[in-house]
Amino acid sequence: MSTRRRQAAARREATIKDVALEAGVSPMTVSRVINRKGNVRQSTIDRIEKAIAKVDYRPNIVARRLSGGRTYQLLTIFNNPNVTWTAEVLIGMLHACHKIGYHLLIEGVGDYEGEAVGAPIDYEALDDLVDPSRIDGVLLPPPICFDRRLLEIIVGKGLACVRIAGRPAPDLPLRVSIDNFAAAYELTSYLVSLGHENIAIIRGPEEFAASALRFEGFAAALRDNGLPLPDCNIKAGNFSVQSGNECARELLRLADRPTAIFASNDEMAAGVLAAAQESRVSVPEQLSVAGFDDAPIARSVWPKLTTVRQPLRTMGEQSVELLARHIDNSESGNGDEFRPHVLLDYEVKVRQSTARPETADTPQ
Amino acid sequence: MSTRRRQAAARREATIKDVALEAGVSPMTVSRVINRKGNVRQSTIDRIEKAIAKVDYRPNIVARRLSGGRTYQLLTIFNNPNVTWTAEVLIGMLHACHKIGYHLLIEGVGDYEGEAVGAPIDYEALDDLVDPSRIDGVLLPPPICFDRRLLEIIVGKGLACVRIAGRPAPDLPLRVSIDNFAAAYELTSYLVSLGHENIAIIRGPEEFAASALRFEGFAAALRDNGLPLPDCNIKAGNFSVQSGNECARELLRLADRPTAIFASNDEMAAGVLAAAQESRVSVPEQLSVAGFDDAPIARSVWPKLTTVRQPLRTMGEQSVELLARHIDNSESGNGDEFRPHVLLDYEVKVRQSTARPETADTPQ
DNA sequence: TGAATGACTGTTATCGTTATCATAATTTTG
DNA sequence: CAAAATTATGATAACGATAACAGTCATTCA
Repeated sequence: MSTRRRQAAARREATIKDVALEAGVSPMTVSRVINRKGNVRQSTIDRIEKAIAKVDYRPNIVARRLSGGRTYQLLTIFNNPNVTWTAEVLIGMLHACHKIGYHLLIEGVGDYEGEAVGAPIDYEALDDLVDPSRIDGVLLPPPICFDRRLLEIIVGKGLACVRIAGRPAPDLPLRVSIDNFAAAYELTSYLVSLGHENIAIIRGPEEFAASALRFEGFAAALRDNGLPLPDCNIKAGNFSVQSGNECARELLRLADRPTAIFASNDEMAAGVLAAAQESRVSVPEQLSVAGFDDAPIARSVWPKLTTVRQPLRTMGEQSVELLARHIDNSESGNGDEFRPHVLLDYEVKVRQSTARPETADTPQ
Repeated sequence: MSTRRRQAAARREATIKDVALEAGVSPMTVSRVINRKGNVRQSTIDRIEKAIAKVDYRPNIVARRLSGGRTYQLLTIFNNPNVTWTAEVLIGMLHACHKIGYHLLIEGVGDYEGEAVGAPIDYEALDDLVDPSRIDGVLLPPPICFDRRLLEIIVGKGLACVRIAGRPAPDLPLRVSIDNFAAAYELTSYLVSLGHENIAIIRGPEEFAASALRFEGFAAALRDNGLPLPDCNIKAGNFSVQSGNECARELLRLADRPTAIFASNDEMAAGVLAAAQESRVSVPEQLSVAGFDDAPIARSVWPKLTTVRQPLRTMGEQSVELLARHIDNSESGNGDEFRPHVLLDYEVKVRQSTARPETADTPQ
């Protein structure tokens, strides 16, 4: 009924048969032209293309899929409460999808209320979503990309999957990332080079591989420079502004107050900034603050944050292109080799939130 | 080939025939049980349900659609550079979709680079996206919901469409919004009640109906309180932090400096805050700042912003539910009446960025 | 008891596309 | 120039579900 109603409201969509009739060929020949498969005489191609334009034909994706083709739909799953971060990646995905003719389905899991990471995951629902009859592949941003159970569901259905993730996984080679360790190492080295000797870190949540990698890079840089890292200088946040704020308050209360704080993402760094302003600690004079990601918020606060630029949109784009490449490959069956891991460049962005410590006795 | 490959990798998905075979009935009877249409003996129902569970059957959405049913897919289109705003709405949509069993396709138009609103729209591409064979309806956040040409494409294809929009449109009754005029009026009245008499406004971009409505509410409140609104107190921003920052700099340079600034969204208010800090104008002592939306950024800055809370997630949820209700209705053909316009409540959130002006001679 | 009613179930055709196989038209080759 | 190879096209049968129609029962009623 609904179909009839819809057709009444609009004109009926042209089908491959209409084109065939118009061009005086069989539907199969039209199909061949559309998909550029098999041999068709040039003159016939021209005639068919003219007919396609005339009747304004577009292939019916549903029928195509039913007949064994692709859906040209990808799925991404959203469970990161840090909306800004994921949204940037998402935009990259949209770009790439648009460019190469794919469509993006998006699903959210978890409730996102509050700032808590790790809302319970409804695997029943996910099992439904990860449906080969609907999608050709899956794009997984953190932290859902670390969920073994979901990964097994995806692999079990034979679907391709790209992870935007800091660490490799044995059976899922498709991955896009930056070198979080090196980036944190470089940023920390920069702080050290300014003369800071008492640097604190606010870690990210454990669910994220990036949290550990950034911490490791930070710790390694201190170690290599012969600087201490007392336990009281290590706080655990959850990537939210609020958590950064709370951790910073504790740090600012320390007897031996750090002269610099490295927050593992920009949201937490913004929280540090707010804590400093509340406590009338001026940034960057009395306290240097560095973040990570170069999220929009890094430039929305004052002073603007020194941070590591992570090319979030590019990461989104690359994940789609990698996935599409993989699908093309396994379809055509040729084992064209390509690197399954895309490692993107980061960049340390020095802005106004970091400076030499006021009490620095030896400015390098 | 790809199908075969996929099937080799995973087990074949069960079809309605497998269920029929298992239960010893025809596929049609299974279909009836699944869709609860027509009469089936209870004992048969039980047998079929057991069979469904046993073979782990899930209806193939594609086949179902091809046979005239729904896709249970909705489309939303993303062209707002204010990512945070749209992302919040999106999360609401995801929630609701998940709840009522729909899936969400998302498409981006425009390039989002820079902060400019109004990137050129690729109607060719949109024409492809708005595909009744793929989706059951469309959800349009601002500002794309004001694009007449797109709206006509959608209507032309007989698709339902909900707009998240400040103003009604003749042929598109389905709409979710808050009363922007009243909200701005109320917020402005609050500023006036604090004793402010020289209040400036930073308007939003023209593409948004909300910009005009908020301005009108602001102006009406001043007028009703007998306060002047000189042209120099009206600046035009584009909803970005940067634009708020630039407008604020100009306002702070005025000979007769405003004691309060109403920014038409929170991003711009954050920009005002940054401008004030750069100029060593203390907020809220020397300058009150108010925003609009209660976006995450309103609580990420210091001092936290006084703003109007707009229930963004609820708006997303309601838009999906409204659309689904409409689709159900037109399918079943019964003219169940329901309100096509969902008007949601706003709330003025007073936080730390507003206070009485220092020079207020008459604190009420 | 025969016909009529209604509940229950099956058969067939269809949605729009593509895979597969078959056939016709053309070219190449020895 | 005939046979073989190649190119170009068509016919048929899926893909998985449902709509429409056609039966088969078991009741109910006159």
